[in-house]
Amino acid sequence: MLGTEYGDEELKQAMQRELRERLLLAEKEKRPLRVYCGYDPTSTDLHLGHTISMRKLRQFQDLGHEVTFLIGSYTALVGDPSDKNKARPVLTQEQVAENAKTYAEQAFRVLDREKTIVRYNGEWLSELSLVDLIRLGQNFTVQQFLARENFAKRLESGEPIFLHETFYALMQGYDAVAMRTDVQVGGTDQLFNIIVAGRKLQEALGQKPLVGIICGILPGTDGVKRMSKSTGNIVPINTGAEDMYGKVMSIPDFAMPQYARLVTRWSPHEIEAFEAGVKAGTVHPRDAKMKLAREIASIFYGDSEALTAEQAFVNLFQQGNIPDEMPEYALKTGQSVLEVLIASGMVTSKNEGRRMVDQKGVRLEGETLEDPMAAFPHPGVLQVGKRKFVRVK
RNA sequence: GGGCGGUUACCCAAGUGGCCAACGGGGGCUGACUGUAAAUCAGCUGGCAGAAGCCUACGGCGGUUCGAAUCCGUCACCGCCCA
Repeated sequence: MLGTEYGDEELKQAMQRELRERLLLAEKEKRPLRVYCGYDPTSTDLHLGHTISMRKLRQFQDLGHEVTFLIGSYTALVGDPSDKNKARPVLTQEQVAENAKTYAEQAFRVLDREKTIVRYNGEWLSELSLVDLIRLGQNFTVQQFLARENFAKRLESGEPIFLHETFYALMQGYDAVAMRTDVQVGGTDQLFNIIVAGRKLQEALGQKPLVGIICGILPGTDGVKRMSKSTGNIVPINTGAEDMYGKVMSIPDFAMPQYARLVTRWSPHEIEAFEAGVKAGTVHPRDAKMKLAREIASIFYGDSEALTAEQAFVNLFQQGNIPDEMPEYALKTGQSVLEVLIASGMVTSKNEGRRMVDQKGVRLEGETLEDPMAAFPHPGVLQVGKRKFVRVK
């Protein structure tokens, strides 16, 4: 129950109680609990936000329970309206299949490959007939949906709410039924889908309603908005240790506690000590964040790569040195500064290049270049802005 | 099916005939500073040329006009109300 967030103490108590009961029941029946969390392949990348529930799954896995990593191949076609104030764009089956390709592979950075069951919900959702869908729908009222905050908001602001969006909860609820789920893990945005839809459908179809484990939501690199690809504030899992380290370093100071609580492997008192140190000022916020970044990079890439990433970061940003590796560009005779900027891909248009030069953002071997039209002085390391480098030969 | 309102740059949003490449905010970028790619402050933020200027762009198409994001027609999409 550590790190969960129900937003309602009574619900939390109830879930805690039910989980205990369910564990006893399973023990009596000599079987592991069936635990799952679903991930919709709406984009190609899994990110830190996804790993919160994955770590919960991992815990169940380590305790010997049966964990299913469910890929929402069918639910992704609808798009979960839960965290949106507007409708999602509709994906084609091809897009979904493409995105789903590497999902499980990425997930194994957290989950135990040997013990994880990977399934696609198209397996059973594609089998449902219209009659089946109607029957499922009979368990819910329009009022229940309209009461949901995100729909209520849209209703009020005059944003469209498409009928198919209401199917999402039914589909997810049916997942729980199809897998005879004991425990479902998900973020607070899944409260409705899990607690209302999942439990209700299971009960209606004669199953014991599942226990919901509701995790907190991780803010993105901006520190405020929920981490999501469409907001553009994600830290992808498959990004490399260096980039992951750097991305974590770019979160605002105030978001550090949430990252510590939700994504690190630290124990409760380690987390407490971490937060206290920052708060009391005994730990420099920068050093705290570096510790955080190292820990997070290490979860996915191991200690040694995390350390290398840290060194690269210190070297590049704290000491202002140039990175060891960078793309190269072969200078052609007679090229102007501007032409080199374009040809080497440092800028996307001549106006942008001129702007960069105007703003003193273009440096060759540390020397600021002033005239975009001048002939390119000599080969060397060309830096554009803070973090774009190219070796001009 | 009918009535009314709406569609503006990456997002939100102002603009109701010339002063509009289009106020403002967010985001992004650059610089200064710093503790970092945080915070803060300043600037920039369609393209070509960089002197003027030209081109593309205010949902699509077609008109009116010397001149349209702004007016008219039509089509598409969205919302609200009525059926």
